[in-house]
Amino acid sequence: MRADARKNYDHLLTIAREVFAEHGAEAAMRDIARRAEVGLGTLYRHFPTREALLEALLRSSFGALAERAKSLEASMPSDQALVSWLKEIIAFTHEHRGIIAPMMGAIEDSDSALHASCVTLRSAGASLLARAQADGKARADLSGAELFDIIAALAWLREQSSHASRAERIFKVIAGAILSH
Amino acid sequence: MRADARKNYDHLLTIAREVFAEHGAEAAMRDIARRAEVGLGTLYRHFPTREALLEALLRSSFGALAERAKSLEASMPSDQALVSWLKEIIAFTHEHRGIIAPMMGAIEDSDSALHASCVTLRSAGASLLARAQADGKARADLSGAELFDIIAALAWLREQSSHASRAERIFKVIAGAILSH
DNA sequence: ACCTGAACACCGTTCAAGT
DNA sequence: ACCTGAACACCGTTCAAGT
Repeated sequence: MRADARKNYDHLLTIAREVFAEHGAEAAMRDIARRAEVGLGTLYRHFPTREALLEALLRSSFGALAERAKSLEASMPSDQALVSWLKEIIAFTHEHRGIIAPMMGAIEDSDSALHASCVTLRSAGASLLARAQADGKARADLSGAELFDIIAALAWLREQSSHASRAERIFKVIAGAILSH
Repeated sequence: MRADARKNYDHLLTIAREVFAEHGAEAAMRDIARRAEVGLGTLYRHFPTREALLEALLRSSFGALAERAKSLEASMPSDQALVSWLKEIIAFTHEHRGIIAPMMGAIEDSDSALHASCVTLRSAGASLLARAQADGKARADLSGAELFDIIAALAWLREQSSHASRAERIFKVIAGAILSH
């Protein structure tokens, strides 16, 4: 990549992070280009879709969350590890308002730039779930795909401001439904 | 209301129903006016917000769902009544793609045209829940507001096409978390 | 009293013209 | 090779001008 292009690329990522933090993942692409003081075409040249931009921005975070699953798996009872990881995923999506909808769209669309990251996360969750199931601590009749659905539903709910005061309670109720009893 | 206004009002509702059915509740207001062959200002005069239009369209359905709760309550064991009603609510929101997000926004915004309908639904659910709780068939530590959150989460999930194949399973898992065991 | 549609301030996306 | 921003086809919402 040419030096000026590299500079634009990096600067766009920095500004996009700010704008997404302020307005959520549906923020106007135009606004990002404007605030980066770059032509709109430059933004689209580097990131042909909104999802490509989100992916470039969050790739390392998705990787870290997957690694985190392994580390929790190694340092905690399987049920605690699963629940802790679920908490961290929900906290992450909450910090990145608007990210769960494109993720849910990407999980079964291999053309999406977010596809690989979503599959990685689903696998990380499935692995934690499988270990808890092997220990008899999570209900046996749940798949990784179903766990991902539940995560997505909780993540979306967490984005709704009218739900804020009940977030912890609902998390406990739903997490309880995943564990065996 | 003047006769020509009445005619426009009714015609707009008919067309809006079609357009929302085709494109979901976020369909373009312009598109509705266009297809109704009415000026855009006429649409906004009758329905100053999208929510006012949705409310006029769905008011009777919301009322019917609330009535349905009472009728199920009278004709079934309390746990079955609760679960059946939940199923009907999810089916309804599924038929009206995009409706759950404005509903979730309206439930704590008394200025929203959808507010009253949402509160009515929440009350209907709370009543079913309370009866099941009194019978020891639903977990006692759940409020009507929490039930509404869970309904909203399930409804949103049901809108995601990647989730379609698992909808029944997830419903059972979550409904199971509401009942006692 | 009611209707119309231009006007305004936005979008996402593309692409000819420039450096 | 890369950048720019006008151009196109859209939005939601308002409001002056008409009937």
